[in-house]
Amino acid sequence: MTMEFTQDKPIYRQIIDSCYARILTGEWRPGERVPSVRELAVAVAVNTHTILKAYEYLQTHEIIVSRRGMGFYLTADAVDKVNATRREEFFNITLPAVAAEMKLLGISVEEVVERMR
Amino acid sequence: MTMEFTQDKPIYRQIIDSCYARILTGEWRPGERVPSVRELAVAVAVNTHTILKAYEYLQTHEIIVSRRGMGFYLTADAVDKVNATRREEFFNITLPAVAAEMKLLGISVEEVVERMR
Amino acid sequence: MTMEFTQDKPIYRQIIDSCYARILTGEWRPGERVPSVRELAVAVAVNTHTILKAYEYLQTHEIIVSRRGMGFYLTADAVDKVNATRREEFFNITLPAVAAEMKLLGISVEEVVERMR
Amino acid sequence: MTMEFTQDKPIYRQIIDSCYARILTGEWRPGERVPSVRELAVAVAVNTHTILKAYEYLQTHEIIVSRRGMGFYLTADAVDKVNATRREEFFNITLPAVAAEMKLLGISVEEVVERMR
DNA sequence: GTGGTCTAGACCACA
DNA sequence: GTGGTCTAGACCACA
Repeated sequence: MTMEFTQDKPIYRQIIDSCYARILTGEWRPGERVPSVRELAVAVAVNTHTILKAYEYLQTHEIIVSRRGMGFYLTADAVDKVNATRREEFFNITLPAVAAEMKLLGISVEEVVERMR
Repeated sequence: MTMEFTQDKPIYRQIIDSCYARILTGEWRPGERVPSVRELAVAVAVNTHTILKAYEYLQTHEIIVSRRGMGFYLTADAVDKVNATRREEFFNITLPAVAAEMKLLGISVEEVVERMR
Repeated sequence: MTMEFTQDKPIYRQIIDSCYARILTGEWRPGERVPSVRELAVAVAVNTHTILKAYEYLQTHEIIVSRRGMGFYLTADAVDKVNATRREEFFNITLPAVAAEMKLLGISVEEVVERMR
Repeated sequence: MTMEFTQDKPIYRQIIDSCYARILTGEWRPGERVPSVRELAVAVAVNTHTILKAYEYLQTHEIIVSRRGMGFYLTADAVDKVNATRREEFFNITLPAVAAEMKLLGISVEEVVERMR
């Protein structure tokens, strides 16, 4: 599971995103245990600091909870939370930015729809 | 021409983007002189180094050229260069990322098209 | 590693050249970490910005890459890149200029060859 | 006679070089009048300041002399002077630099000689 | 610790 | 006036 990291986003953000993806695809399921910080650090070949930072973020957003001495677990409504957050971001931030770029470059909605299929 | 800067991108990057916008809208025309480093620095209220950094970026991308003691000038094919670069980025990077996000969140093309109008 | 700087070229250019030399002589090897901006700045007694400017140049020419929080690393094909670039410059720019100068001054190839030994 | 100027050398230096070339090729002959500052400025499409700077350089190096109200004239030994200066520069500065570059890049004298024919 | 951004200010050659 | 280089110093996120 070694990951490729892009230069433009911090690694810990990319790890958060990959956690989101695992949750949304059902690879990680609500209530279940997620890999420990060390396990994940070894798996993606990254410093444990970096994983910890990602997990702390997920914890404050109530996607995961830590159980003393046992590890981190997905919350019951993790999927809904992630879904809601990302949908909101998608419609409020991503989409308007894409629309603005399309306008500036003179790209029509039709052209985009065609390319997306 | 006072500019508002956001926190999420470095100022010099935002200046590059605003130069792109000026070129694409035709406010700056090929072959013509662009504001001097100092002029622009005063206009948008940032340090001259920050403007210079943006201009250096545009210069290595052959959007502008410096003429010693005279200032920076748009290259003849500045518009084409900017357009080509951004279209490429849009179709090769932005759009695939958006498509992946839509798939993950179960958002349909129809829903997006509707929202964009 | 204290460096002597000449007046006729900017310091950051001379640093780029010395990096090239280190790469070509094998002192710096592909994939390995190069001195941090601060280390090198102290070593050659110039401001960190000046080193950074040199490193940024090398980065845009894909000789080195930055790894966030870890430092700069030589790319795998750094040696080839440097060699190719400089050979090209030598044969396409330097040599024709020298030949033109020799012609203008009436200096023969034989004379030059003799002097070079 | 519009000239192409390169970015890496100041224009006034390039003008000096082109004067040298005219002298060495015999286009300008010892004792004869050279174009006035204005004439040359118009001819090569450059500010008169820039031509004046070049002429001042040539004057202090005794390549040309000004005759009050009449213009600038090549000195009697202009050709010898230019020749001597440039030969010296060639053998003491250019050639050693070329030799060093060749050594670094592993280019043999034979290869260079072959390419020069 | 690392790179990266930004400021304030000086000084230079060039046009 | 113009771009360009360099310094000193601060502050940031990231690893």
